[in-house]
Amino acid sequence: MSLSDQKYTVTAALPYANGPVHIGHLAGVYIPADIYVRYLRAAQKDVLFVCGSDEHGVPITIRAKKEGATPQQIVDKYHTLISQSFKDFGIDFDIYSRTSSEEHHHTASDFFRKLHADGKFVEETSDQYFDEKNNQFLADRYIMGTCPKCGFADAYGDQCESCGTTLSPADLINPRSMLSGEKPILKATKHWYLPLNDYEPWLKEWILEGHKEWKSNVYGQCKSWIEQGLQSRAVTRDLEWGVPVPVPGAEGKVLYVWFDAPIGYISATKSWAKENNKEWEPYWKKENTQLIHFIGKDNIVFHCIIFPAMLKAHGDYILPENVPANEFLNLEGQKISTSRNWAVWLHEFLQDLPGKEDVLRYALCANAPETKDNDFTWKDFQARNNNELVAIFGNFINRALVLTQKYYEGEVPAPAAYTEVDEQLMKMVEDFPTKIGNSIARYRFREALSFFMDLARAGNKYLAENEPWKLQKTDPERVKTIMFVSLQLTANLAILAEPFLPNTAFKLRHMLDFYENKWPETTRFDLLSAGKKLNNPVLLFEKIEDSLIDAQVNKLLATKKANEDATRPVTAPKPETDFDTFQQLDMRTATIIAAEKVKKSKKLLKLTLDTGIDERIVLSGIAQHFDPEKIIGTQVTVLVNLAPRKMMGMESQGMVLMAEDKDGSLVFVKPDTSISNGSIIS
RNA sequence: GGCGAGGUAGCUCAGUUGGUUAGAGCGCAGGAUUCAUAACCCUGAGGUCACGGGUUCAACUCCCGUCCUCGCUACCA
Repeated sequence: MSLSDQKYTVTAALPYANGPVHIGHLAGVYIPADIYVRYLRAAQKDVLFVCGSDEHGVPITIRAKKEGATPQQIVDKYHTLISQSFKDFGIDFDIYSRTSSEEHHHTASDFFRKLHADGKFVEETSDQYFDEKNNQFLADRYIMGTCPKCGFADAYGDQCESCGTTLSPADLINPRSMLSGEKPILKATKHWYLPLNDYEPWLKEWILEGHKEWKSNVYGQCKSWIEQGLQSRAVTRDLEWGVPVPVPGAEGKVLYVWFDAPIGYISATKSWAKENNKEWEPYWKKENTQLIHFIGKDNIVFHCIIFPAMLKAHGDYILPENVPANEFLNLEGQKISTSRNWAVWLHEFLQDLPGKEDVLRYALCANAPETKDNDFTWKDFQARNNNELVAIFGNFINRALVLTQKYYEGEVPAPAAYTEVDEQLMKMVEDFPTKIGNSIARYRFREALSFFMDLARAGNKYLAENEPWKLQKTDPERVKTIMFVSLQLTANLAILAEPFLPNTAFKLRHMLDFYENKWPETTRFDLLSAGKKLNNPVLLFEKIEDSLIDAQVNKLLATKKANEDATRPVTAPKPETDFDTFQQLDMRTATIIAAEKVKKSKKLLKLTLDTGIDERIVLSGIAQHFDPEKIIGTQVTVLVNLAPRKMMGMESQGMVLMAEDKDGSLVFVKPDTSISNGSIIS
């Protein structure tokens, strides 16, 4: 095997170790990356495929707390699950590592130290919420309070889970620490920042000028970020769980997860090198090595802007050659959601549909969200299997092999001279390996897969047109040539199937007793020599019956129902209050006399209310639920003595009471019959 | 709201720098066939390329505006 000097380092986004992997991850990242890597290997390239679990960050610590476990126990659990399911599914990483490993801690620390020593960071002190009782700074996720938008009492410091608004801790009303329940205080803390703005000119040149070939979604996103102006990003956090900041005066601080995670690609490479007695540096530091990051669209900024800036700041590393980010995959028309359990989990798929790994690979690749969000349905999965894998590919292989069994007891026949139709076929399929390879190299996996299927189609057509089953009675010599040609085609398919359908390729190779795996430049018709004995054919794919699909659909429907019924954990009752406190609230009936959308706001309506006492303006975040014109005249309940608050440059003088249903829809809390405005509610 | 990506046949999607009757797969209709997992093969129907303007001899492709979907982002009670 001759390897060229050119190396490829291929990374797949590190799955976050607080949940299992689902089909969205597979379609967006792991299947394309795996196909790419398998192709490169077949093309005799020196390629290293690395991945691992991303195990730091606040969500894991929260989950640990919730489950009464240590963060390490949480990540151990998911690391094991994810790693095993990737293995069973056939994603062929050279190494699947993890960021809680010692190797990673060393690597990330060294990386930070180097940047620190070279003066690449800016140190800044700012005020952050601090829990005095527990004597520690609070990550955004550790602070809860009332959402300033929807009034939800248990909103997190970074996001309100009720209305989905992104928040910062300072936005919360009545913030409280999730650790102690106490009100946190603002306290100064020092952090290290990577001044991304310093890298702007370089990024402009490197991406906007140098990488116009990147996918339009990726390029566009980068352009947007760069042109809007980049800001310093903190690379450290006040947290216990993570890689400790390796400089004096940083006790109780760890590297922020986005700083440490991408370094995981490097540490994984190092671990691999140690285990295999290889050198890691050529894969990261050699000028002509191609670094490729496979990711989902949510990760674009980290892999195209921040990580490259880190690598550039460090100075020793090569930069990504391409970052083929995919869009998102929906499931049966709805967004995949881990928290709502709306997903097809890989480990469950492997259990429920054993032996169907390649079918899933096929269905997800054929419908991969390469240019826009796509939808996965079980019906499509079934159709892809039955109409394409079974009917086109499997069928052609089966026809060729069964006829060979029937006529020649499984021996490859010796061909006579090729006729014009044979030559035509050979000519037509000649460049398929190159065509497929080029598509893969350009990250056009759907296209590549469809070319592959075209080759099987050509085989079916060839058989249909030459009708060997008829000729066998009249011209058996000619049939030998036809079958010889058909069998060569199956051998070509065996090689070309490997990146897409590795398990199937393996089965097919065994049937053909043919183990050549080098990616050819042209289709070859001398792969199986005359007289070679083939093994007994077995079916490559089986039809999928409705019952199997129905079971999966029902599983999802059950999830949906469970979501509708129970979901939204009934918010825990608030602490007891006293009558006097309640009496302080002045709630009145009022009538909406005017309503209009607030300009530049998606959610706000500006309501003019007749409260009986006065006429006043109240801003309410209900624009997505109500048509302003239709609510004029509606009588509502309003809290009139709430301190005014300014939003979007306007003052809101009160709050309209709303009740929110399980599905997130809002209704007015209103008197059930008309009553005079200003009536006191008590 | 700002920015990015997308809106093409019933469904899922291609359409590379503007150039002849806009493509594929599936689905559907018809035909042919029986080696093959009722699979394959052939033929056909089906699209005002989101909508409205504009540039051009020529626009799915370029420009402007509007609407819808998704993502990132945002002082939104």
